[in-house]
Order: sequence, then C-alpha cells, then structure tokens
Amino acid sequence: MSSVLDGLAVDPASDRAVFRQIADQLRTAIRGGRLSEGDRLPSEAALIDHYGVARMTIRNALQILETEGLTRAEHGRGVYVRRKPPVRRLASDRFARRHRKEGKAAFIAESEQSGARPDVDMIRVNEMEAPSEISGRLGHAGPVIVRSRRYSLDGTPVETATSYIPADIARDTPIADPNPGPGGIYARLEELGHTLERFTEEVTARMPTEAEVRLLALMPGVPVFRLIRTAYDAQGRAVEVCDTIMSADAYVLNYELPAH
Amino acid sequence: MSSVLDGLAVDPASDRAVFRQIADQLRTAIRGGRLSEGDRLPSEAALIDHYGVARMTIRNALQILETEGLTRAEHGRGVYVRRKPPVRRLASDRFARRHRKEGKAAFIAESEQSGARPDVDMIRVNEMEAPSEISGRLGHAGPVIVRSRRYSLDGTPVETATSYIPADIARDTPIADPNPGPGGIYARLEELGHTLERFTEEVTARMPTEAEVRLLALMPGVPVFRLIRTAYDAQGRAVEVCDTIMSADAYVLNYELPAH
DNA sequence: CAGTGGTCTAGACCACTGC
DNA sequence: CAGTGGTCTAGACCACTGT
Repeated sequence: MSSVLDGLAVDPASDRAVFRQIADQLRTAIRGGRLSEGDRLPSEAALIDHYGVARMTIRNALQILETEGLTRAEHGRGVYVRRKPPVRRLASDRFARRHRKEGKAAFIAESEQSGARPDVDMIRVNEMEAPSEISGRLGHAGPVIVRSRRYSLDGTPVETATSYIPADIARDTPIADPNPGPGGIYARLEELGHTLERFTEEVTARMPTEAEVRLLALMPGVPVFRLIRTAYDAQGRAVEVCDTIMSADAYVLNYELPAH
Repeated sequence: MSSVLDGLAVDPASDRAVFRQIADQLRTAIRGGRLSEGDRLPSEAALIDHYGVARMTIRNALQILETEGLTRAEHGRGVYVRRKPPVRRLASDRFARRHRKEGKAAFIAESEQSGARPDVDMIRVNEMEAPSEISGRLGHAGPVIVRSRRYSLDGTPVETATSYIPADIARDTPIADPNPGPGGIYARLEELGHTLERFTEEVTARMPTEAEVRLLALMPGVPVFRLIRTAYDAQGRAVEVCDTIMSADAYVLNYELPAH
C-alpha cells in the first residue's frame, strides 16, 4: 500500500517546528503533483500515526496549507486539495461604448461571450447621503442613489458591486429603478446627456471580511480585489462611483497603458 | 482598573464557537478604536483569566485576527494591533516617456517625488531559456536576458521584479549589465530602436509563498499583487515582460480607461 | 455505524523580551 | 528574573458524512 507519505519523516532536532516541516512536506506533495486537485489528503488520524505526533501538531500543519489556499477541509469528509476555479479576465475596454450597443449591461454581455451563465441577484436600490469615501470621488457631497447587487457565474457568486450616482442626476429616472432597462445604467446616463468620456479604476487587494466571505462564498486563504471605478462625462463631471469586491481567485484584471 | 475586556463575555450555549466569539469581540474593539494601531492586546494569560477558557481557545481566537491581518504577535513581547504601512499609488501613466526624461528609472523618480528614500538591491542578471509563461507573452520562444531585483522604500522592501528581454535584443548591450545606466532599461530599449508604443498589465492577487514572505518581509494575512507587464515597441513586437510581486497593503493601482 | 474534521481542556517545556 | 508568545502532548466530546 503506497501513500504520498512514504519515506517522509520529520527531524525533531531541526530548528524548524515539526508542524511546519509536516506542512512543507504536504505542500511539496501538492505542488509536485503527487496530490492533484480534488485529491483527499491523508486523514488527521493517518497523519498522527505516520508522524507519531499529537493531533494539534497535525492540525497546525493543515491550518498552514488552508491559510495558503492550497487545501479545503470538509467536515466529516476529509481535507482536499483545492480546485482552482475558472478565471475571468476583465479587459480594459470592457466599458467601451461599442460593447454597449446590443443593449446588454457589461457583465451580462461579457459572460455570455465566455460561455458562462450570468446571474444578478440581491439587487437593492435606495437613496442616502454619500459616504465621504464616495463624495470625495464624486467631487461633491449630497444625496446619492445607491444601487447594490451581486453577480454570479454558473450559480457561483463572483462579485458584489455598489454604484453611487448623484441624486440630482438619477432621481426619478430608470436609474433609480431596480431594473434600469437595456444597456444598464451607463446607457441611461448617456440618454440623460451624460456622455461617458473616461473611467478611472483604483485597485487594492486584501483579505475579505466575514460578510464578504459569506456573500461571495469565499474559501479560506482567498483574498479579494476591491476595485473602485469612477465614470466621468464629457463635461468632466464624475457621474458614478462603483465599488466592487471580487474573489481574487476568479479574476485577472487586464489593462492597457499608454507609452506617450 | 478598566480594560478593553470590561463587560465582555461569551455565550457557551451559542452556535458560534467560543474562540470565534472571542475573536469577534477583540475585532470589534480594534475596529471601534478601543484598541488603536500599535496598542498591545491583553496577554494570553489575561484573556484566559477573563474568559475562563483554555489556552488553545484563546490562541485560536488570536490566530483568526492574525490571519485577517489585524494583529501581529511578537514573541516575548505581546500581541499588537498592526500599523498600516504608508500606501504607494501607482499611476497608469507611470511609464509615459515624459517621466523618463530626467534619466531616472520609474521607481526611483516616482519614490523621490513622494519623499521616500528608494533603494534597489539583490540585482541579478543572467541569460536563460524563457519559461513558457514568458515566451507566450513575448510571442516567441528562445533565450532571454533575465534581470531581477528588489525595491525598497525607506529600508522596507515593497516589491520584487523580474524582467525578461529577448536575448537577440539585449545580449551584449547595457541591458545585460547589472547597472543599465540612466533612465533604466526602457531608455536603453528606445536607444536600440525599439520605441515603446504601449504596455499591457495583467493583475492578479493571491496569498504569498513562503519565499515571498521572506523577500518582502510580509506580515501574516497580507496578500500580494502579481503584476505582469508587457512592453510593445512601435512595430508591435513585445520587447520586455516584467513579472512583479508587490505587498498588497502597500499599493493602490490606478488605471485610466477609455470610454470610446 | 465508523470515520471524518471541529472544538475544547489542562497541562508541559521552550525561546524571546525587558527589567 | 518574571512575563510573554511558540510549540507540543494526550486526552475529551461533538457534528457531519457516507455506508
């Protein structure tokens, strides 16, 4: 009976803690392909037997791998090598006007092109005072229409987004309606005379909050992108700020930079 | 004697595990400002006394906060609320030619402008076959000059970068020299007739490897950005691929997107 | 039901810090 | 030196999974 553990042993005299040595060996087995995506790791009991250590030592080792995002523990089933989800690439021209022509919002149009089944839920719309982080980017304080929603692909949540539009622009328009109509709110903004001229995006990454873990069904060890996009019209006025949280293991962000 | 723990207790009958409840209460104290940046948390012994639980229960709670990046444990001293490092904003025009005129490489010029003391070390240059990830972006296989280095600000490492330039362009030029001269390798590429026309950047985020933790002196719970930039010359040829790893808590990436 | 991981207890010894 | 966190042992009971 051969096992991924064959020949592996720890050196109790080493400077490196035993649980780290065990984590190292399991990590090497995963990266080296001796344990593939979806494979089950030896159970805690098997590891305790093999290495001759206490359970907490094994659990500390497994915790390292989970924190690194390499494994996923399933209660009552075992610890598994995590499968990498399909990656979604965002092109930097995804908000170009030509992509808005067919009357579809950016997320829907893009996903259907890549063959995934897009879904939007948890849509909420209300009006409030802009938080300072938002009013700073909009360039003025005052009430805003807030549109929040969650996007999923093939049933898996991948991103939450909250848009802030100045109320003097959006109040009593389809933008303040849960369903803003074909082309999404960018199409409505242009119909209202706010031709979109440019966007800026600010990208940060961090570990998720507990609320984000729930909303995006995030696995442990997966960071999130926070992407704050500001849309400017032809007059140079900021007409929307969109605050997006994305599962980092599901996205690659592509950008095009000028050299001149 | 007042303490941040005053009035805090756990409900052993709750569905939520005791160590999570304790972590919740400490997190709330930090976010609510009752514990500020740099403050010491109550010691493990004090928490054991206060909550009347075993040490592992406390340590599990503290581990949650450390994984979230909220605290930092210092052996023999205590557990402290982590200070947020100064943030470095990268503008999307940072490689524009006009910024290259004064004869300084992008990182140096930019840092001095922001008042920090930049430093570059661990410079290594050699020639090898391009890894497939790189040759794919360069558009052809073959030998490449590999330049790797580490950037620091005020003595703190913030970023490692590895550039790959096709050897048929860079061999026996200053680009293959550890010190490529004023303006960096982009200035040299342009002198060699490769006028830089555009750049693409691909941004991902993930938890760091152990090697990255060492190189960038990363705190636990801090993800890294991986930014792969490809530089194209006026003929449309990819002349450099730069693979960068950045501490995510030290960076905000800014991009400008066209609307047309 | 047996086997799995989740939580928790009650100790032990060690290494590091600061006085 | 006392106080701190780092590592480790040897148990216990529980909740969840699959047969």
